[in-house]
Amino acid sequence: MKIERVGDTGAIDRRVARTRALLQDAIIALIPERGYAAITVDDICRKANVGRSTFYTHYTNKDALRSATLEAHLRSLSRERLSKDARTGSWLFEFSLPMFEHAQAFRSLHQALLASSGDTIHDQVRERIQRAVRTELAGKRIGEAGMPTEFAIQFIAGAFLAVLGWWLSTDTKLSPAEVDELFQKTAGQGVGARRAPI
Amino acid sequence: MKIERVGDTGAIDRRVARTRALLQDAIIALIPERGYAAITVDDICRKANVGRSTFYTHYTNKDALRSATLEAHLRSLSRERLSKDARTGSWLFEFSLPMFEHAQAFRSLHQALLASSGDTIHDQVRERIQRAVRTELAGKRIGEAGMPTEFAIQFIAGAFLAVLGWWLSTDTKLSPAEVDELFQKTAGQGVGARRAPI
DNA sequence: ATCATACTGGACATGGTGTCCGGAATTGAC
DNA sequence: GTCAATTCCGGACACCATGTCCAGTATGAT
Repeated sequence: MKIERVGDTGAIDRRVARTRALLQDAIIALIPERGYAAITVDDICRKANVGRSTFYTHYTNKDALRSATLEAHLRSLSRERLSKDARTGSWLFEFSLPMFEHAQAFRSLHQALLASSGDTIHDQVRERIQRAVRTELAGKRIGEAGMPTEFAIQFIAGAFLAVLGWWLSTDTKLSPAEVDELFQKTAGQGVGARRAPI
Repeated sequence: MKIERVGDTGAIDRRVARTRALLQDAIIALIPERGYAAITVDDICRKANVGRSTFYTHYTNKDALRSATLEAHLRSLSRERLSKDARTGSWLFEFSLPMFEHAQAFRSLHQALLASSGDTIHDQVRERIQRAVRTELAGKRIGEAGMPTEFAIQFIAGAFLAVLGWWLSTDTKLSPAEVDELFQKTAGQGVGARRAPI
């Protein structure tokens, strides 16, 4: 039942631990190569040197493997985070730094998981939004000297898409103008821009 | 070649316009029902009352149809946007309000395109990040009275994920600590929180 | 009315999926 | 070291979606 993987718990037959580890490593290695969608169960098994029928005794399908793999890593991340004597609350968000650090340490893993293969709906929309933000930000002065423009673009675009998705998925009573004002204010303050006169 | 759809350009045989419109409408109607991944070309064709072989004379596959559909709508959106006598530059970002408005008008479309089916990698990661942000934001004071907590959560989580993805995909020289500081500052200002003492 | 073009439906090969089985190999317990 | 239990293997199987092709029919353009 337990899947784990990174820290590896005992109590499971070495063979299953070995097999699952191999499969998880294989899918992670494969994702950057051809993109998640293009990978077949057979690919994973060949890469892992595991019989295909064996695969199905551990995971119901490709998605399950991906999910379990991701889950195991995220779990190990929070474990580290807790052990690392909780840093003082000098920062507003404590989750981010450990995440950035973990991402650097497991760079290829995170790339594999976050990389936009460009073939999803989100990727296409995101492309579009980023372009819009980029052109709008092009001329304007971005406050807080030292902030890379690209950083600001990504920040804004990501926030916008998340807000849009949220606003659509909830029966909020906010009108388009209201969400937009909220968004404008928040984004503007963050990016350190003064609202233009007039 | 031209696919268009929303405004519908002339110059193409009515039959192809009709067929493409039917297919595009069908996929949009289908996505909310079972999620994009579960839809088959046959489903689309049956919904659209179009022969399956006809489908392939217009689009190479399901993804192509989705892409074209999305593209057509985004295109019609910018068209509207331009015609609507460009609003004064009183706002920092001009793209957002039209987008929110369009989203409200074509709610089901946008929901179909942005809805997290929960079965993608991003969805799983996003879930996790949102939870982290939510717990951290729970106790803290969020500035600018009137800002819904959930709005702030979505804003922050979306921004963080976008920044993380960007940071990973570029060979930036920023260290984890540096990106994090950038993120902290931007996010904190946006959300109107003072950095805690000590 | 005529011609070009688009739609149809059915057949086809292909390739991935998920299941099942008997036999071989490992493991953990004793 | 032996032995029973568990896991792995690999091959076969039915199933389903994909993408291509074709001959026949319908429909739009002029």
